[in-house]
Amino acid sequence: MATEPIKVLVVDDEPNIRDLLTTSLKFNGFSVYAVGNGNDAVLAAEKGKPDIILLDVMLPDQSGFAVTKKIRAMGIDVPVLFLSARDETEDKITGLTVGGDDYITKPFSLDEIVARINAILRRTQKVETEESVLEVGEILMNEDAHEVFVGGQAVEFSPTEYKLLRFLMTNANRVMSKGQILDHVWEYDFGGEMGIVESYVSYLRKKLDPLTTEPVIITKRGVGYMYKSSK
Amino acid sequence: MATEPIKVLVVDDEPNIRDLLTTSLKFNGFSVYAVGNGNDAVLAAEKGKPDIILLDVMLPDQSGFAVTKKIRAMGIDVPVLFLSARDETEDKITGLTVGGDDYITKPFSLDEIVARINAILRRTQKVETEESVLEVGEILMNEDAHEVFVGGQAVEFSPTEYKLLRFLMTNANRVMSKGQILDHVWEYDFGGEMGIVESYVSYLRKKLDPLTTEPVIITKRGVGYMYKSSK
DNA sequence: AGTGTTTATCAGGCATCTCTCAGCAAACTC
DNA sequence: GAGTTTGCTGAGAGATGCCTGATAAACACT
Repeated sequence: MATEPIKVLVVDDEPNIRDLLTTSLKFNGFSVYAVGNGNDAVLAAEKGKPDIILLDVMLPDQSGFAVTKKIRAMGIDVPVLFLSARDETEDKITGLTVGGDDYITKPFSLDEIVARINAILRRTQKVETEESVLEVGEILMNEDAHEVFVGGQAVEFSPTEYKLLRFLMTNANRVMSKGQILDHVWEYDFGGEMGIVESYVSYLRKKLDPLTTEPVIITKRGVGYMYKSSK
Repeated sequence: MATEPIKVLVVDDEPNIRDLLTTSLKFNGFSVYAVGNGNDAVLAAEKGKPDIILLDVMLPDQSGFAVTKKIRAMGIDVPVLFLSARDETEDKITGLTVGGDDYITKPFSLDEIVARINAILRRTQKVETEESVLEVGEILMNEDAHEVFVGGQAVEFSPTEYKLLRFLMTNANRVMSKGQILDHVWEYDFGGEMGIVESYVSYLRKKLDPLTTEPVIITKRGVGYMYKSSK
């Protein structure tokens, strides 16, 4: 586990987004370097040899596509995860998911970013050890197929339910506060109340509890929730 | 599996096309070298000993046919997949596609390029291991004959339906987003909406579902589609 | 030129999902 | 044990995503 950390280059002109991504990715064990424009991105890609680039398609000096071309032209064959606003996406996505590349729309959730980065690294063989299957306790989650098995039984989940479950599973046996959950599972511009977390935990329990020998999501009153597995 | 990678020489004067092909082919496991004109192509063919050449017929300095002749004159017997604009007369090309050669019109789809390369390599014996038959679950696809059998029953598909089915089958048990599908199955300059994917999935299901014991194309709401086979 | 096929768009309908709220239950405080 | 806080969950409104039939244009093959 103490191998070289994965290097991520973050490129976005909005300082808020940059900080958000930097903090979150560092916390997830990545080594992060962030810049705010295309020129710096090209330079950083050349010098820093990142394993993956998080690249906003709308930059002040040039488009993310231009940046990608310049980087590739230098013979640097690094996968790119594009970030784009929801409305500019639909028509311009053509060609973006070629090779190891992928794209994600703003506003995104931090958990989703991490999941997608891992998916890309898995596909591009940068990481051999990573498995697309996440198994904790009685629950098995196949990320590629977006399928979940609880005690061997396939269970369907809505996108948000799925993300919440994945977040709790990846942080198994650790209490996560509702605030943390909201910050990681919901899109970063979510303006609602924390009650939504309670609702979704309830949805999860309704589907999970009938199939597990003991409750998997524990409430730590006044603190948060925890996915529990006796290992 | 750890055999020598297939070497592909890409020759096209448009940098966009070059990048697109390079990225896509590399991701599909090929070793790629790309040049932008006929002279460099001849040199690269001599030094690089490619297993196959992707050759644009309209190059700035000389025609793709001239390039082919020079290469063959040097005793290098490499198959060529010609790329030509749709309006360039097809009969001219047809006469020149000797041996294992083939041609494909621009704009092409990336999935089609890979399929054609594999078909040529199969025919020219460069690769013995490759099979022309793709069988996943209850569906069997014979690439050479362009035939599909669903539960032993022959079914006809339109070109786009066929390509979509092949793409889903080659990525069985993995959810593919509509964006990914569009990027790989449709021509690279397709400017339409993702709704077209929904339509074609609907067409496929109408033909497949009556002949399979259970639905083969699964919708993962908010994520994409998946060809499912219980293995 | 004529016919049938294929591609692509669109809109209506439908199912699901998201989020909020309110009443109830459980747990903690004193 | 009474009061207070915190969490649980059913109900429901509105939004979203997906499916499919209708349709028109492009194309292919006589």
